[in-house]
Amino acid sequence: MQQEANAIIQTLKSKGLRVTPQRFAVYANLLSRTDHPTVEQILTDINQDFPVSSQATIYSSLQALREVELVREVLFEEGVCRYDANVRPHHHFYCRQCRAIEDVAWDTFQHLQLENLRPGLQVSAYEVKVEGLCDRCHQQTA
Amino acid sequence: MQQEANAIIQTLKSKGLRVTPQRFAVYANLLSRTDHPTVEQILTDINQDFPVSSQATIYSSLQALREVELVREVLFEEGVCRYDANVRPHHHFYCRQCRAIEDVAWDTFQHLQLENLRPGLQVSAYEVKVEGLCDRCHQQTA
DNA sequence: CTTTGTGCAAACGATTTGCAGGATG
DNA sequence: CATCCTGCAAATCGTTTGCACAAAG
Repeated sequence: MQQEANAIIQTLKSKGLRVTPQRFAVYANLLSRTDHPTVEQILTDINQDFPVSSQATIYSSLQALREVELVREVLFEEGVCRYDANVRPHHHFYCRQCRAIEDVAWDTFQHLQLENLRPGLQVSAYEVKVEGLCDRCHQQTA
Repeated sequence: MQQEANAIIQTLKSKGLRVTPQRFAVYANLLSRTDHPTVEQILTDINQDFPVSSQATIYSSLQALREVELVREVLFEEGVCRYDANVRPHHHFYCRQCRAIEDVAWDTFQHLQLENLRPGLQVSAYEVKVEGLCDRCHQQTA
């Protein structure tokens, strides 16, 4: 635990970010979960025991974390932005029922033939977005 | 032209939608372009010569069109939703500079191995999202 | 101490909604 | 002529911003 906390602090510092309790809490929270929470979910979670941060500060912390590429946003449904502290390349699966978003390992799919794209397009990033029902929701439906 | 108009009217009717000038205009507009416009862009475009529809009606037309699966929404940037009348499976390319979204043919990539996903996930749809610079923007930067 | 972050509340912008009048089938 | 759509304006909701105070390095 203490180890992890130090590691997080070092990561933030190494990116040139000032370490504040709010930023620490936001980043630690994102690292500890895999469900790609919304701002509101992060807010509720880190303030559960005692107040740590306000909503506006979470937005600003997330913006800072995104600028140094420790955090990414993920879009699946209109209107809400969700966040991910896994910044290595990977794909996503979205459950239409429970709205969970889970990571899909990069090597799940074989190499995509980007060279088949029309000439002239310069690719910076790509990912496969998969939608459907997760095991839990699928069983309930059946 | 008249042919196309009739075809559009038939399509709307066949989906059980009432044909109104507003719905017709929205759907015809989406069919005529490949740039995946926002609501505001559709509004401006169809009202260019004389007023055809209000903003609220465009939202409601789009919702009706989505419910019968004649139109899809496409998300690339947070905050705005964009629309696509191409409902056959395909992928997308997003230019980070000019924000154009263009369709990428389904057979650009070889069959994706969905069976490599973790067991239990039931897939309804998937697509590859590619981001980068389009040819025009790439040349300007270089 | 200088710089940057925080928190509140107000501002914003995209989307939704309620409702009265109007058009569609 | 019953049903559903349109348009307006107000409401909503996620996100952003301005600013005074506080904390970090």
